[in-house]
Amino acid sequence: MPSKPLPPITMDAVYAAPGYLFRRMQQIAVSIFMEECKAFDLTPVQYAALIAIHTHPGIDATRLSAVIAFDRSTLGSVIERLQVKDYIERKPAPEDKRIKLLYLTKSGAAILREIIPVVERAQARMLEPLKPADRKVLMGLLVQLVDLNNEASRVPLRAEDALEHLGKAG
Amino acid sequence: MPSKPLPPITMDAVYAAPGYLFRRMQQIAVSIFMEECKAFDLTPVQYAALIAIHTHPGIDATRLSAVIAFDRSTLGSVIERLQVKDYIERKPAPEDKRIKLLYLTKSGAAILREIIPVVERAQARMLEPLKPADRKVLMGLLVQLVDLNNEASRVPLRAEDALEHLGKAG
DNA sequence: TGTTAATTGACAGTATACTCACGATCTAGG
DNA sequence: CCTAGATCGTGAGTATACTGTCAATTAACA
Repeated sequence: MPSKPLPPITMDAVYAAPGYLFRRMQQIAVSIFMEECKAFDLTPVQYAALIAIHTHPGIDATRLSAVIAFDRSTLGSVIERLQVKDYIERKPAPEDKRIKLLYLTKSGAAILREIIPVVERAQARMLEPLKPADRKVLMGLLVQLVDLNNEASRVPLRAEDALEHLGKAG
Repeated sequence: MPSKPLPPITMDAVYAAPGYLFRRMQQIAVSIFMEECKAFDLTPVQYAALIAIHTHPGIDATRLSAVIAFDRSTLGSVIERLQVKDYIERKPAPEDKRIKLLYLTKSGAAILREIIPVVERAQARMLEPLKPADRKVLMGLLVQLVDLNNEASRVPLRAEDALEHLGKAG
C-alpha cells in the first residue's frame, strides 16, 4: 500500500507558478481590453487580426495565423465573425483556388482608426499599477521570453511569412 | 468624407502590446505544461483545481472558483470532468442543500503526488530561456502586477474565501 | 507525365472563459 | 412567520484555442 503521505502542498504551488501567473495576467488583460473597448464590438483577437490584415492586405488565412500566432482552426471562425461584421472581405485568389485573400473594408479601416487609441489606453492600464521603470523591465523580459520560447508553442510566430503573399521571387 | 488616412500602423502595435505578450506567454505556458504532462490526462486548470481541493477539502464550487480565480460557470464543467475521471467526489452538504462539497479521491491524491514534480519541471521550463536573475525579477513583477490588478479581472482572486467552509463563528 | 506529397480552408471534437438567466434554497427583515 | 433578497449550482450562448481529419487543389519529383 502506498501509505506515504503527500508532501506538504500549499496554494503557493499554484499562486507562485509562472503558468498560473501568466493565465491570471491574461484574464486581467482581456478583462481590461473588453472594458475599455465595450463601445466597439471587437475582441482582442479580432483587433490583432484587423491590424495584421491592414498591415498585410491580401494575406491569406494560413499566413495570417502565422503572423499573429493564432491557431489556424481558431482563426477560421474569427475571420468569419469579422466578415459578418463587414470589417473584412475575402476574395478568391486567381492563381490558387484554395486560397482566399483577406482585405479590410472601409468599415474595418474606420473601426480600426477609432479603436487604436482606446486599445492603447487599455494596454497602458494593464501595466499602470507598476512603477514606470518596472513596466519597462517587465516588458523587456516578456518580449525576450516570448521570443526565446517561440518554438515551444504549438503555433510559433512566423512574422516573415507575412511577406510571402507579395510576389515571391524565390 | 473622412479621407484622412490611417496613421502608420505596424505589427508592433500588436507585438509590443502587453496584452498580446500575455496571451502569447499563456499559450506557450499551456503548451509546455501539456507536453510535459502528456502522460497524465490533466490540464493546467484541472491541476490547479486538484491542488485547491487538496488544500481545502470539503470546499464548495463557488468558493473554489474564488480561490483559483476561475469563472464559476467554467468551473462547473471542470469539476464534472474531474469527477468522471474519478479524481474528486462531490457530497451534498447536510446543512445546505444547495451546496456540494468537494473532496479528492484516492486516485486524485495519487495522481497529484505523481504529477507535482512533472508540473514543477514544466514551470521551470517556461522560464528556462531567461537568466536566473531575470527569472526572479520577472516573477516578482508579475506577482505584483497580478495582485495589484486583481480587482480589474472579472473573477478576482479571493484566497481568504477558502476558509469559510471551515465552521465560521461569525 | 503521372503519382505522391504538401498545402488550404473547413469541419468535428474537446477544454477553457466569459455572459446572462433560471430554479432551488437559504437568510434577513418586518 | 413569511416575503425579499442573496446565494448555489446549472444551463444556454458566445469566443478563443487546441486536436484531429477531410476534400480540393497545388507542387514536387521520379
